[in-house]
Amino acid sequence: MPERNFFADVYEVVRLIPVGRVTSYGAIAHYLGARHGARTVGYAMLAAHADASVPAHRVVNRLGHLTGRLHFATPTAMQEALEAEGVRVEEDKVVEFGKLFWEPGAELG
DNA sequence: ACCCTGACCCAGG
DNA sequence: ACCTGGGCCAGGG
Repeated sequence: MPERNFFADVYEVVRLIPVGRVTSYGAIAHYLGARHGARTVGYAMLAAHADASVPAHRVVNRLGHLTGRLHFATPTAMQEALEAEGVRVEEDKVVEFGKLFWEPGAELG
């Protein structure tokens, strides 16, 4: 099988985030291995702009802040995508982030 | 093959 | 509460 790079692994994890839930760059980095920094996950998300199969709007920073919103088609697209799934956003921040937070791998079985 | 750039996070002073 | 430094991958010119 093809050799997988870190970006591909990140995309795979992001695709597993349930609708209406969110996770953070750092959580994904930690799940894939402590040797990778959260920043690298940010790089991966930036490069994912072309891949519509990756629900990038479900990835926010450790505080629940919509750090990547300016990289979407419009400045409000990320918030709109989240609200369409029932996730409330106020001041560019996910409301009840702690409750909606999805730990990568924790609910896989 | 070098140089640049870019959605983060933690520890320490 | 503020700032600083260290870790870190992949694509394009």
